[in-house]
Amino acid sequence: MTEIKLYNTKTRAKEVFTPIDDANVRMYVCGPTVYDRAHIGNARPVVVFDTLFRLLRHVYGHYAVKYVRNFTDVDDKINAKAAATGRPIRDITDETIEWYHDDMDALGALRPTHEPRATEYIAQMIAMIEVLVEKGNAYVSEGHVLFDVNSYDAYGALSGRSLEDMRAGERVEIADYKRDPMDFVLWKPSTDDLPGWDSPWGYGRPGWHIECSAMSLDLLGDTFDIHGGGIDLQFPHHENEVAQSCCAYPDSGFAKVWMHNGFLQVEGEKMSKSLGNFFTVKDLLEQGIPGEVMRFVLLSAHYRQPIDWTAKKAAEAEATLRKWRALTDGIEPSANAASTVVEALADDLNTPKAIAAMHELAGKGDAAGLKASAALMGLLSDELGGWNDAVAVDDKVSGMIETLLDARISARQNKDFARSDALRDGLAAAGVVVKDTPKGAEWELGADFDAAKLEGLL
RNA sequence: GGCGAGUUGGCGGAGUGGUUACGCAGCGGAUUGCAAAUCCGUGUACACGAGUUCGAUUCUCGUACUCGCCUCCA
Repeated sequence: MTEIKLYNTKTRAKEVFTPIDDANVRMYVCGPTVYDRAHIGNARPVVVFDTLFRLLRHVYGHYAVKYVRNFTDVDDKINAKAAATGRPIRDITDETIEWYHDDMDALGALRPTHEPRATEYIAQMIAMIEVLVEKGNAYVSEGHVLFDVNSYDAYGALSGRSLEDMRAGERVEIADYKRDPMDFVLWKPSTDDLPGWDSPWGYGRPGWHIECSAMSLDLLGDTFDIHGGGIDLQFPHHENEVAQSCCAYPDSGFAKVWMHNGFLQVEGEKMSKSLGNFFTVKDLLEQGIPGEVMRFVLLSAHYRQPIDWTAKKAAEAEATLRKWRALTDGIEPSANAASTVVEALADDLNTPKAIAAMHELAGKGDAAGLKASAALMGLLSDELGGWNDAVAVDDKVSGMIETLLDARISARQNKDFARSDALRDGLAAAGVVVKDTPKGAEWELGADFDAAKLEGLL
């Protein structure tokens, strides 16, 4: 069996991955807050952990891996959007989830085994908060339930910071109802115009962190193998999840391996709406950048490194995929992915190295091996294809092109090279790609084909 | 202010205590009437300074710069 190594944020080391149960490998990844279209940065963890999901299924078996990714559908940003638009919250979250599915499908991401919505786990959250209150890890204050960070000795271990360090910072918000400025909210009161549920502490709604603890417990148990998300979630979100889960279930250990992907930038700058470099996946699809190209770019850097989204990378990725698709078109994939590709992925998901290995397969002309290996990375599939297909042609157009090519052959035979070059340039200008092969000229239509430009060439 | 990550050839991007990453671009060649496409060949780069070592891009320390988190954020 392939030995997988993963970098564990918790231990700050690359470790051999040993599942708790080979027949039930469990992974939880923090999903989106559903209030708006997913941007290209949101797509990174989706693609990264999708690739890990594929690798785990490859190694442990298709049905031996359980992957949970949540939807946060109770959140102040959603409330704000509802208030601004007058739309019911559920409309907004349902619609956003649909968008998310569409966009992530376009990136070739498999649907997780479970995609729980926070609002469907309120009872489990309340139950966990009650346990924390009973155990003395949480306290009620002015209608809020707060987690007492001083009740958990290991608080800060995941993110490598101590309470003293954090208090030393100047940006800690102090609230009157907190015993310690670092205490965080498990439950907060709601007014009538906000979503809320009855609870032992009155009408209210959950804090942000408790949902992941409650849903992972319900779907994966009190201990599971891998917990993933963006590096920005390491603190405070994941630190707080650990505190909640480990205090509620002290012997569980919660997630064994913590994985965090690096941030994405755009053309060297932080992506932000004010800079005008804010792209949703949908925006890029509409610009004609295929989802497969986005996926390739996202996998072209190691997941823990920062990555810069650039138009140049997208163009290079598209050229590579075009070449590989032409090579593997109609080819039956070999039974197994190449060992070089599997080994690269097994080494802490080294996708750039895996891509290099695929380049070598392509260089050797091993189309079947390339196709099988690409499948492991979610690339070169039929579902993601189509974007590279030549433009469909009608008989009239193809007849015209054939006539022009015949005229070019005649001109060349007569050594009228000015004429033959003019015909060639004219075809190129019209978007017809002509390739001279030993068997004669082949042609196909480029994306910029314009039939009108063929007129008058004869 | 606190904590952490990074700095590799023209660009992107892996990796390693002493040997080729890989891709793109470039250059040379084959092919071509000339091109395009294709094929072959070609690249000693690892921020700076000091240290450890027989030997460091690879380990240690320091400096500079970049970035992230500490507040909603993927």
